[in-house]
Amino acid sequence: MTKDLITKSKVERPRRRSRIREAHEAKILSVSEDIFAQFGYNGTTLDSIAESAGMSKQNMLYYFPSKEVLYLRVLAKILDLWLEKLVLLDQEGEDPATMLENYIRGKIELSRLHSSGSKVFANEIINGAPYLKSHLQSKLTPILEADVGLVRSWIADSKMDSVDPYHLFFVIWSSTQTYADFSTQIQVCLKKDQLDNEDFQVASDFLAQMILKGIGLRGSL
Amino acid sequence: MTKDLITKSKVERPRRRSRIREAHEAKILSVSEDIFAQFGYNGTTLDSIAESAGMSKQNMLYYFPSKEVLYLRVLAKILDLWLEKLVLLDQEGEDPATMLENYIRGKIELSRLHSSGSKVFANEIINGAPYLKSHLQSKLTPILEADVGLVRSWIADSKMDSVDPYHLFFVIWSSTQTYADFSTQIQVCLKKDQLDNEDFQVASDFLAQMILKGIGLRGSL
DNA sequence: GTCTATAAGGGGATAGAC
DNA sequence: GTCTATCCCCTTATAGAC
Repeated sequence: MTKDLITKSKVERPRRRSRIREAHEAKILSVSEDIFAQFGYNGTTLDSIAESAGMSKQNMLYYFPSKEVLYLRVLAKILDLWLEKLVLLDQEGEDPATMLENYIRGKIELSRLHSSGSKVFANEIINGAPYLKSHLQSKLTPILEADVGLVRSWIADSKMDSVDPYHLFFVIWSSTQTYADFSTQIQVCLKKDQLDNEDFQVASDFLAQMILKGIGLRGSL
Repeated sequence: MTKDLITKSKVERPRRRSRIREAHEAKILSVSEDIFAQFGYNGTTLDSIAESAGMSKQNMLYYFPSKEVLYLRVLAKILDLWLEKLVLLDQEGEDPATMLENYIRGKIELSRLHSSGSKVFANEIINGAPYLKSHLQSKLTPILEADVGLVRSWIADSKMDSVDPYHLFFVIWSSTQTYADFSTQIQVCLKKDQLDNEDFQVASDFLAQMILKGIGLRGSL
């Protein structure tokens, strides 16, 4: 307590985190995401991250005390971004078809804009989610339960086919994330070096149409 | 040449690979698959594989000269199993709906029975397929092209909706493989310790129904 | 905050006896 | 084919000067 007061009176500024610290931490987090995505946790070396961030490894360890701490920060950042998009409920007054279509298109957009983050997340889950499992249980499950309840109410109101809501979400998650996680395979199949905006457009049009029609929310176009 | 003759005359048996070699190689390959699946290439130690296989690391290196060679053998084994199931064409005389349904159910079955293999494969692709890319280009693409051509012919004959065949296969692959690759996440969502046969049954029923209906191959049940 | 130096340990791979 | 012993590099992390 006394310590806080002293610190404050001594420096005269509201921020206790220096500008350079903010910038360096942000830079490190950003390049870490790309490198963890490409090489996985164990395949990533602190040296490679430091080099991409333009500083020495020792200097980087001044900002993040260990590789594990850095990885956890990267994971947390991604998870928050993800969970934000998973909430189906916060679209007041829309009909089921529109809400689900927005959900699907939003997830594809996440794959397009945050493909590295998606890959880090995917690596973590495939390997049994050693760092993430408890967070998934505490944060993902409640959101999913709410969304599942909403779908159940639509089914009860005969607005759509009677399908298993959980598996509906699983197919939406997997089919949208594949455009990030498995982009290498998709590029090989489409014989392209990179997926462009049009590829993502075609993917989201197709997925929205097929899924909505598949659960009785839409006829043929 | 001379050497071959000598060897043959000396040992009097048709196999040049001893029984014990066969058994040990098979054991090593089998446990490697599980361990690579859980820890990824870099996270896997030769010690852990050797221990699971019941031999010393040095002994294991007698059968597989390096970690990389072992990994490539594991990958090759999985890829062959995969490609076998990807052929849509070899079902003479079936209608499109039945063929696609068999394809979907076959892929789910692969996820159920070879979940470790699927995870190794997924890890490899997410990380940019450094070892697998050329094989994908040479072996996967031709099979996919044939399947795509078949779907196009169905569309031309107005047997199904006019959808992009590539993206149709992408959604089938991703939504079926997710039950292997992302099993941890699915277990968390379903609040189960393991996915059982019934979960896979529900999943394949749901996916077959939703996808077929979604592309105009089936009405509501 | 950044640098040089270095500790400490892990893990892939080889040599050679048996 | 299997074992003991060992090499050697890579990588994380710390110590301490500036």
